[in-house]
Amino acid sequence: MELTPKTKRPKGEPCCEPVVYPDVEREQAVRLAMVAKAIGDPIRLQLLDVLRKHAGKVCVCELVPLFDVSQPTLSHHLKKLRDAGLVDSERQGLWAYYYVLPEALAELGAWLA
Amino acid sequence: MELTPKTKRPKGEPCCEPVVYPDVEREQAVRLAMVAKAIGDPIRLQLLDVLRKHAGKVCVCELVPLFDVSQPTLSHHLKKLRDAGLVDSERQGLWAYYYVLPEALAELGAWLA
DNA sequence: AGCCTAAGTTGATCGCTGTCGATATGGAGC
DNA sequence: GCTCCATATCGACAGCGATCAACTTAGGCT
Repeated sequence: MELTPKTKRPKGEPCCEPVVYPDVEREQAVRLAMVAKAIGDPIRLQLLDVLRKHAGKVCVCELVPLFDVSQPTLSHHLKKLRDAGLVDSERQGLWAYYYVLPEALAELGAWLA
Repeated sequence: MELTPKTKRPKGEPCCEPVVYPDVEREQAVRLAMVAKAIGDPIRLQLLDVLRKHAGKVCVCELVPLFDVSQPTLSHHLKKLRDAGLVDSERQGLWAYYYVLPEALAELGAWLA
């Protein structure tokens, strides 16, 4: 995957002044992109929106009727959000309650600002 | 794609109070998710980071050596960013200069905050 | 003209993702 | 025990996405 070293620019007239090398961001970029990818679906974004606005734990049985997808599909989206560290869940008897973990969202928000 | 109406909840003991229906957000969620998906790749996120920090137009020939991908791949990423409305480009002779359009980023940032 | 060089496009590959139906898990209640 | 019900998981499918090599486009230069 090495880049071909075409950086010779022989004649003169460089196209622009050199850009700072963003190596400090490599690790952080992977984490931030993971979070952004998790938000990069309309259903998951709305799920986060509902969970955030409710500001408490929300039962899955209340989330499923809000979207035009099957229950397994919604469960899949919730798992994606949990794998990205954006939400967590808690079981109480038959029902499962989801809630937002604001940390990862805050980190992405900080980068955006 | 209709959801099976399993919302009968026959016995009693509702799992939680009903959640507000987020229909106002449907259209906006699609747009925001599109933006988030565009940021949801480490290379594109770093591209945006470099372009933002430079605060001016940056030549592609300066961007290519920063990443361990081929030039066509970087061109593909830049196209994705442009299609999402996050950047725009401008040709000057042989070179192409990219710059950030801060609007879409700001909208996502506003939603996060 | 002819060559070089920067950037974009094409075509192919391969892995990931969203979706569903079907099935499994596991608690509640009879 | 057995039966319902809520959620998760599995298997399969279609579509998208990241990547490369190869090629094309188009501007500068001699």
